[in-house]
Amino acid sequence: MTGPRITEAAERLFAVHGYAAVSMRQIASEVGVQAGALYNYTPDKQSLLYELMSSHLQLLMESWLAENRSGTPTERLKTFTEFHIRYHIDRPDAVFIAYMELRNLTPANFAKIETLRRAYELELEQILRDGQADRSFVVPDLRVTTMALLAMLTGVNTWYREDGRLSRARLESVYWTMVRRMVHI
Amino acid sequence: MTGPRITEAAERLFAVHGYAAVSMRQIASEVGVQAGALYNYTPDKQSLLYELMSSHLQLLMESWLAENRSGTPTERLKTFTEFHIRYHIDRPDAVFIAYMELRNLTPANFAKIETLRRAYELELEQILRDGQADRSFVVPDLRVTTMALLAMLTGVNTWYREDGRLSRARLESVYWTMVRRMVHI
DNA sequence: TCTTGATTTGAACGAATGTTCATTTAACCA
DNA sequence: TGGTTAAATGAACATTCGTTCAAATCAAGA
Repeated sequence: MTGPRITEAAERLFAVHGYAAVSMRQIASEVGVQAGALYNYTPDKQSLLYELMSSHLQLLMESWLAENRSGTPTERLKTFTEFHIRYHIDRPDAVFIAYMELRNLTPANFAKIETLRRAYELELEQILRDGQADRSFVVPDLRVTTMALLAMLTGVNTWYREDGRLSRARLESVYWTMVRRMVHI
Repeated sequence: MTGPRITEAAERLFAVHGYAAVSMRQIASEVGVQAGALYNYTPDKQSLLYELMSSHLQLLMESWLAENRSGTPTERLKTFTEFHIRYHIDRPDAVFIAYMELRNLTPANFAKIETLRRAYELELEQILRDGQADRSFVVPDLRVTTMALLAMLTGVNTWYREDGRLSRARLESVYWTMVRRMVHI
């Protein structure tokens, strides 16, 4: 019962203050427990970070694979764009941590996380590649375009606020317009 | 003589390990001095971070204002794109810190940094606004496009390596192609 | 060589860190 | 109710942290 609450507290605190700046005592206090009790649920602080990032990336990939990924490259790119935006504004803390705390992973954990991240990246890259092959897309450089698209889409998290000016549907539409233009002449 | 070397060591270490994970003793050791000696050059660790971010953003803005900022909106956007890419791949550590360590600033310092960052953002937004006004550009949402462009351009730092496949000139060209398409129908 | 002024050292400070563990408390079934 | 197991406490541990400061060292001009 307390396990998930620890994860949630760690996620929130890591997102706000950063992994290195958050103490086990702060996490415990957020859960309403003493620091020692946390160690019934996690072997150490590092595992808390790794589990957050790992489960985030796994859920991201599972959710993507559950989308309708059929159709023309253009349709698939639209699906990816809308999925990515939607997923990211729904889980801002997990996304933020996955971007900001890579350097606080142990080398072994970093390697595992990188593998997951790279697999997701390749999903987009493959769509672009297929679109290049059938001439739906014309991009100046496949790899750079992949990275540029991901940076652009993920960047939504740095400024989007749920109670802001734009609805989620409008946001997806705005981003799709920009993505679509980027890959066509 | 030691002042700049402290700044350089702090910049490198903060970029690699993060502000919170770097100790004054590590910085001192990098400079070849004991921790106490640092305090002849900085009042505290926080000032070290603030000065790094502040001088980076001020140099960024000064450098931009020194560019040729005349011409049509399209020409100005091209100048901005190439300048931004060039500046960012030349100073990866300063850029990285300015993005990652915002939350480790005191509230007062954060406010000052935000003002600088916002001023730079507005330079791009103004170019887009002018292009919208004279119908050079058609964008679905001015503010979102500004943020999306900045995220896309700044993202270059997460993957670009000086000894990589692409030259700086080629990189500027690839990014300009993508930016140009994004703001035209 | 002596003096003055600026730097650096190295020890010390109080506080905070992640983690452990014997002991206490709580939960639950017989 | 009594007995068993699981969970939480709270103190303790060895380190490390940012920062201070008297004392030692250094640089340079008289």
